[in-house]
Amino acid sequence: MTTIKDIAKEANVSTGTVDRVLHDRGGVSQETSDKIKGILRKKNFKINQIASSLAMKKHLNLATLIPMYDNQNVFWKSPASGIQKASQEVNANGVEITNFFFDQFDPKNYIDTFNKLLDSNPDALIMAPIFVKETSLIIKSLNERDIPFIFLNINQKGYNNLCYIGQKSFEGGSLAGQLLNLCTTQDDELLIVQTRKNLDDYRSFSQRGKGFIDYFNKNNIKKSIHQIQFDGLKNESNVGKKINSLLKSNKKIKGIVVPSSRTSNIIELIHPDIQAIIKVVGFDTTPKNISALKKGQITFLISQKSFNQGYKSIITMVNYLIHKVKPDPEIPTPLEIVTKENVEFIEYDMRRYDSGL
Amino acid sequence: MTTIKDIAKEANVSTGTVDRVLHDRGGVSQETSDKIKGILRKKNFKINQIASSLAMKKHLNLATLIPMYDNQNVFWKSPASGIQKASQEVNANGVEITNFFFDQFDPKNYIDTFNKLLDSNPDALIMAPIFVKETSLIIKSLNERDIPFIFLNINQKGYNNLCYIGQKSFEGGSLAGQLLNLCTTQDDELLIVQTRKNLDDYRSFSQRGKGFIDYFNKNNIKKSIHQIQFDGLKNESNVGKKINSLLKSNKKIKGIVVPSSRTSNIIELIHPDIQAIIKVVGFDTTPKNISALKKGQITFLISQKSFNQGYKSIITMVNYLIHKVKPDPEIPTPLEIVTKENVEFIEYDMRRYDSGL
DNA sequence: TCGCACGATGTGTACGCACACGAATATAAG
DNA sequence: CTTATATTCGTGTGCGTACACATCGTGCGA
Repeated sequence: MTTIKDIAKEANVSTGTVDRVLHDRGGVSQETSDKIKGILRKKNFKINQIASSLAMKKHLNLATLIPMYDNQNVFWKSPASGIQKASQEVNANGVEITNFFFDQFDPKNYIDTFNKLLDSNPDALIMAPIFVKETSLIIKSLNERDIPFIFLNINQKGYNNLCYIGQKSFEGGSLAGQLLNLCTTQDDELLIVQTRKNLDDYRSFSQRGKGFIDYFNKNNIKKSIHQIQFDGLKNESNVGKKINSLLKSNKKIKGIVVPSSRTSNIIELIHPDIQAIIKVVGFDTTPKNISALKKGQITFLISQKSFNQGYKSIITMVNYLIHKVKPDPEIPTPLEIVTKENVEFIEYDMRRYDSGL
Repeated sequence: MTTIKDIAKEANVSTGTVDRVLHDRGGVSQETSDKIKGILRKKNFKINQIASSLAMKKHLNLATLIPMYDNQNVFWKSPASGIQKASQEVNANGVEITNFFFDQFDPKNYIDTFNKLLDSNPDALIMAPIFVKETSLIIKSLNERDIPFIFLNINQKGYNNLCYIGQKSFEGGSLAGQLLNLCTTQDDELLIVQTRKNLDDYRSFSQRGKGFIDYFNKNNIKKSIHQIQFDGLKNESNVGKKINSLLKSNKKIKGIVVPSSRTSNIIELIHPDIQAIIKVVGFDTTPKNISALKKGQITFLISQKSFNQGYKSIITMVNYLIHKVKPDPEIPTPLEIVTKENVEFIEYDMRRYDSGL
């Protein structure tokens, strides 16, 4: 392995000079610089990241701003775990991460939490920009302070975020379309169940619905696609009544897609007789969804690997801050298809990422 | 962040003594040891992996023994790339990796290559134990020299391999069963196409076939499942004739599974009219398979993420040798379902690696 | 012509943290 | 008091980073 010392010796300069060239820190004559660069190439020199990390010992202070999770809304637990894992790994690099959780149904709390976060003087921020107007204020604040930020799981256009890490919701919807189309027959009809009303257009719920319909359009497949929308699932018995009556009056509906992570909540309300003959595609591998999948109530789950999203967001930011690696502006996470038969093997990936050697 | 120095100061000992305690290297009195351990716990001390790696700078020499790949047999390119990637990452740890490729159809070459490998005095080995008898000889050799080894992609029981990293072939077959069952109707019949004869029972081809059939048994689904077997695909026109005549005389066959990575080779031989009405499940995301998937010739591909297998094998071994982390005896890689609609988003990491380097 | 200032360029080295080995010290045994 | 044994100390090592300092050459004023 070639070290900086080797390079320095061959170029008849000191290691300090080589270091300047490596990091473009200036103060080196063109001639010397060229000579060193040549030797670097010739010897195929690569910075030893281990030694580099040790030497830098940057004290970085990252903050995250994502929704809090509870038993009712468990989705965000998964990215939070990914963040947690990454956090442990980069800890040795002198990177500290503080999580700030907000109420995903309360814009004011979003702002308040952000202000608390600002007080901690973070060097960078990983955030889920849930509310449109409030996000605009937040970004303004960030830009004034020159704090770089990454959008996680939810994207909003028009900002100077370092990158977006998350799913392609529209494409996820198309995938759901393909799957339901494959496991139903030509004459069968389909149903989209939205669990929220007043969907902001940019939200995944909305995009998935559009992508779903688009699948049939782009492939010239004639399909009757019904839609039903609820304003949350607080009133379960009411929701159940409506769905069941719809399904009873439309016997040709043989496939349902729920473009949110609340898939199992919906399915459980459906009459068992109908459950038995209907194919269901849902999103996200929450524990309840997985349990429904295993019971056969859900046919396919499409996972966005939100654990990985959280994990990657940290790694990407650290790479940017420490190693100046500019990420792609969009880092899509895979659309992972999960069924009863492969569900046992998917979780494994959570343990995967490199052990921080 | 607490360092060894902090601990040492508080315990009134030198850092060397703390280090001994940390690594159970002995030579420390019970009393001192207890005191230090107490402080370690109290301060929640964690070894700084960065500094640790730098200090150790073990010079490890890993070897790999896997089949060579070419245009005809491209499968092993993927694990090799994973190994390559991991190789670069651990390079900074002073770990050197040498690859030894053998002819997967020639047992003698397997042994010869292994002997060459032995001459390089490796500290550990990652291998694909393709041939039964020859593997037994190889393992004997390894054990005499106390060289730890990992089985990659192919498992053989009864050896003291550190672990097995690879797919669950049987379960992969079951998954194929589920998918074909979902996208065909009750009366449709199915076909298994084996591309090799004389299958060793432990090989993935064979296990997948069994798992496929088992899916229908365990779920009490009555299905006519046909099987056809070829001795390699050298004589393509002959293979094509046989398949087409089989499909023409059995019009009820609406689904085909090819339990090997040669899926696209088979499908291309099938008459276009039949292709159009038949669902196909295949294995492995080779470039040709992916291209067939995009053209609609293949409905589902089941990937074993062989890139990750290769990658993991190295990381696992290095963790074992340097950090003494004993891996699980079986590390299954996910059964990833790939369709036309999500193929763009799979293995983001790998594509990046392939193109970026 | 001398002296000095200053920018440009380059040197030398302390530092980050854990590791491990030779040397020193303490303690016990003979 | 010597030898042996058990503990513990002190420090060089791994490699890159970055800052304080040294060196050189040029230009300018007197």
